[in-house]
Amino acid sequence: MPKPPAVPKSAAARKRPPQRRAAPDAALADSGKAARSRRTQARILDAAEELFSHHGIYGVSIRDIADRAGVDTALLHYHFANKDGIYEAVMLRRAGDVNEARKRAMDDYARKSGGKPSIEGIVRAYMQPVFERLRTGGRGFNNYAALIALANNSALWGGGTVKEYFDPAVQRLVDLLRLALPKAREEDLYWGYQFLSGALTLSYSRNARIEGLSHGRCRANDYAAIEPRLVAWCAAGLRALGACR
Amino acid sequence: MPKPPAVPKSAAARKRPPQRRAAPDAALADSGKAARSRRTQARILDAAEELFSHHGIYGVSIRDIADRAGVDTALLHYHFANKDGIYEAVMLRRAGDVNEARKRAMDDYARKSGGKPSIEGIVRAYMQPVFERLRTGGRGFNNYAALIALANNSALWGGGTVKEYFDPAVQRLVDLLRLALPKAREEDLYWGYQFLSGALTLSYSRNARIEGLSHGRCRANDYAAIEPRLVAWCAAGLRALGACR
DNA sequence: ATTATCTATAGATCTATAGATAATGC
DNA sequence: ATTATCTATAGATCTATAGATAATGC
Repeated sequence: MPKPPAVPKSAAARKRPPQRRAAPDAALADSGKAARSRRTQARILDAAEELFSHHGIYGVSIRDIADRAGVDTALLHYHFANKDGIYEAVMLRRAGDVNEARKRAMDDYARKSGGKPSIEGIVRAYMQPVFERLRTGGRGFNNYAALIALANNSALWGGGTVKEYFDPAVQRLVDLLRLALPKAREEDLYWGYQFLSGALTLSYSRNARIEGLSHGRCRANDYAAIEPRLVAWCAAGLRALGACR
Repeated sequence: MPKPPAVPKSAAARKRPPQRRAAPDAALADSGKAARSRRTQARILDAAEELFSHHGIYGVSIRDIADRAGVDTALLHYHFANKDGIYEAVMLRRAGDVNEARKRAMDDYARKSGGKPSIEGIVRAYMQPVFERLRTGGRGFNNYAALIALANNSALWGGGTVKEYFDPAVQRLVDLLRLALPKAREEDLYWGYQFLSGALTLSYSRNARIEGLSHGRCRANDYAAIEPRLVAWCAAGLRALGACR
């Protein structure tokens, strides 16, 4: 976080204690050189994910990440070439899992509902994998989600390969909605997705404004409260959009 | 944008031509030292607004802003002390105007509708001043809106004094919604605002993802298409939230 | 022999300030 | 006399790489 360098780091403070090659942890079943490398990379990505999600990609320096991961900056260049490489690796690490789960959930629901899926059912299936991971995926997934929210409201989104993971799940969502809302205009289905997406991402962003506004009645991370309300909200909105032609 | 220093700026390239004190523009009615100072500050804020909205506060250096404004970095420190000072000045410059307009629009609508405001009417009144400025306020306001969208999905929001401008308009909105939805739970009014806010800010963010997803059917800045749809969407959602107790 | 990691450092860039200078205001 | 602006520069920080070293793999 090169930002408000709280205390301008003096050359002395900057100096990390010389790092001794940590002895390979014998207790770890998954030992060996390759495994150790993978664990190091994961530590680097965990650190980057956390820092990026709080400060954005330009609010974090390679050294910040290295310090938090407990390694030298040179190692980050070795594994990921440069900062963009780290950012992309962070974005991609969880992209496949969550979007495969979305497609699976929508496919399952489509099958289960026969030819008559409900809007609520479709929206719920699309969102459920994310909310599930927000509740049970620990700090890592919550950091990732906040980072996605940040990217979603910026010009950064289209940049990388992320959309190749996210877009197919969205298209599957729109395809199902088209079935359930046969009278809706094609463009309204996409506007509907856009509004849904905005409300969803704000819900797992780092913005906790609602807590102050509501005088503590709502907690920003109360996903048990958010999920059913957001499903109801989006379903009603989609129905209104689909009807007003 | 200190990021991908496209071409690493050499010391030579960095050197700006020595800046001669531009002769005061005699054609300008608004001359005089103070006026000139105000115009310079406005140029600096315009540059900062544009750059911040594209790259975020940490993706822009003071020198980037100075270069775009055509002044030296020392002048930015003279007028705004430091980068945070510039950022806050940018955020506050248009905050009063748009939120006063919101409150006025809601007050006018409340009066006009007697004791029976409709959800659509309330939501429209809240959003209208923003959409109006997006359409007619030129590049400056569009940059500002994109910056607000960026801040809204990050941890930066609460930081400054911005919320003192934005929060009262939100509370007025919630107060009117409470009248129109007497059966709604108090917390649902705030969740409703959160979802509305997410959909609204994404709509004026720099994310143009919808254009690709919809194969060109929707244009990200087509506010004439967005405004009525978003009003219908949010009204339906609020009604659903307010009813499901 | 190869791979993962650390040491040391070059070169660029950033923020911030001290001090000079030119215009305006009184 | 004051204010707005420019010149020059200090000091910190950033990214990236060359080269050394220690562990693993064959």
